[in-house]
Formats: sequence, C-alpha cells, structure tokens
Amino acid sequence: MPELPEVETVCRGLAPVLKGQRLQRVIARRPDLRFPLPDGFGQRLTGRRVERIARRAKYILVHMDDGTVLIWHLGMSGRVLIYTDTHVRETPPEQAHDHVIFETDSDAVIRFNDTRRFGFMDLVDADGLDDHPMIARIGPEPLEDAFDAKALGARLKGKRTPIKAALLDQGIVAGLGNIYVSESLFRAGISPRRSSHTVQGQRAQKLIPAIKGVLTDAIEAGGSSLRDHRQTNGELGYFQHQFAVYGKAGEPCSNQGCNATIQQIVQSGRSTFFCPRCQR
DNA sequence: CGTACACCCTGGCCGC
DNA sequence: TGCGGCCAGGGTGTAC
Repeated sequence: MPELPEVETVCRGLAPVLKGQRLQRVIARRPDLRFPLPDGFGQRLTGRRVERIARRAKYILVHMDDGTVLIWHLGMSGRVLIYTDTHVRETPPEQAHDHVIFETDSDAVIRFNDTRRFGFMDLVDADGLDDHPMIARIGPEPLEDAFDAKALGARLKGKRTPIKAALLDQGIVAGLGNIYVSESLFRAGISPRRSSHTVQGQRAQKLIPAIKGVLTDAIEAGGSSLRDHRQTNGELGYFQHQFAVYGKAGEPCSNQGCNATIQQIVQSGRSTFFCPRCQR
C-alpha cells in the first residue's frame, strides 16, 4: 500500500517507540528481502541508539547514534507492526513474512512483515546517504515549499510522456504512487493522458495544490488512524481512505453536477482511473 | 529520450 | 475443490 502518506504515517508511529531508544536485538529471519541484507546487518544495529526517524520519498530513514542510517523501503506489501509493553502483555506469535524484528531496551517489539518481499533494507553512513543509488536521483519532496508550479513545470518541460507516467517517476517528484497520481490529476482536472510538456502555467498552478492537498489529506487520515491504533497496538500506516477515482471504475464522478462514469485505463502497465469529463 | 515489457515475489479472487 | 489466469499501492533493467 505504501505511498508517501502511508510511509509518513509509519514514520510518525515509529518515532515515539524508537527515538532515543537502544536496539537490544535485531533479528533478520532470512538473509534477503528484495536484495540481500548487508553483511552483519543485525550486529551493526544491535546496541545502537536511535537518534531520529526521517522520510525521503517512500523511504524510511532511521538515524543511529554512530552515524549509521537504516534505509528502509516497504515495497508493495510491507507492513510495520508495533507491540509495546511486552513485559506486561504477551507478544503475539510471529507471523509468516515477519522478516525483520527489532527489540528495544524499553520492551517494544517492531516487526517488518512483507509478503511479496519487494521491500528492502540497507545500511549506509550518514555522509553517504544522498549518494545512495536508490536515493540519489529522487526529485523534490512535494510537500516542501520549493515544490511549486515553476519547479514542476521546469521538470516537465519538453517531456512527451503522459503526465500520469511523469508523476509516477520519482525523479520528477518524490513519493507519489499509482493511487495518489490518479487522485491528484482528478483534483487538478488534468487528463492522465495529457502530454507532460503541456502541464505548464495554469495547469501546473492547479496541479501543485492538488498534489499537496491529496497528500496532506491522506496524512491527516493516517494521523487519526494512529490515534486509534494506539489503544489496540499493531499495524501502522494502514487506514481507510476515501478515494475520489482510484478503484472507482464504472461509478459516477463525484464532482457536483457531473454524472460521467469513472474510466479505468492502463498506462505503462498500471491502472489509471479518471473522469473523462472533468479531466482534460 | 520514450514506451513497452519482463522481472523480483506471494496471495487473493474469479471463472471454469 | 482444484487449477489456471489475472490482478495488486514499487522500482529496476532491457530491448526497441
């Protein structure tokens, strides 16, 4: 599930459990996720104190007290489960696909469960973080002020690829995935088929707040889910979304006065949902 | 440079 | 009840 808002929600849920805590045990239950885990993965993290949790695009970055950074990508099916007060409460048995387990010195257990194993983890020195091959070519963070119509327009200039594909490209803008691209284009009234280079001026002006709004709304929804989850414990970052177009093929457009039917098409091998009347 | 695909992996769902 | 095919929210690499 994880796109930027879900990863952000996971980071916010992890911070109170991990920040300032020491990792007492780190267990990799298999040697590889999508890629082999780095040599000495568990040993290199054991005994480290977590200084802070950050996010870049869809990557969780866990900064340790010795300058090591855990780069953590959830892939398609990655989930983070948190159990606190394990000295009082029974920890549930490990599940299939619980691949990596962190235990802190304050009796918290964090499990990374990833069925499809498209997720991965790597360790890098903080100095080399920006040069990491998976991080180096990522574009601007969409929620930063610097991401404006001018910046987006510049990156789309001359591109003939459909705007759907461009927004999915992490080098153009960071953190959007298949769902929020459809949602953003709907909110902006821009057809997913539109050639990227034509998204300039007015259209770019409209797309920026659409992207920011879609993402902040989803992060807000994730925040409420975190508050709900605090009582029950467990899975982080998964919450009920209200999508306007994603997964709504055949349903009427939700825009006032528009009764057109939401269409589903395939672009670069992935589903796109849009309103053919509202999006041009 | 762009597009189209294959690939990594597992599981749920649908139709037969 | 079983099985094959298709689908899934990510990202890389290849051929054309």
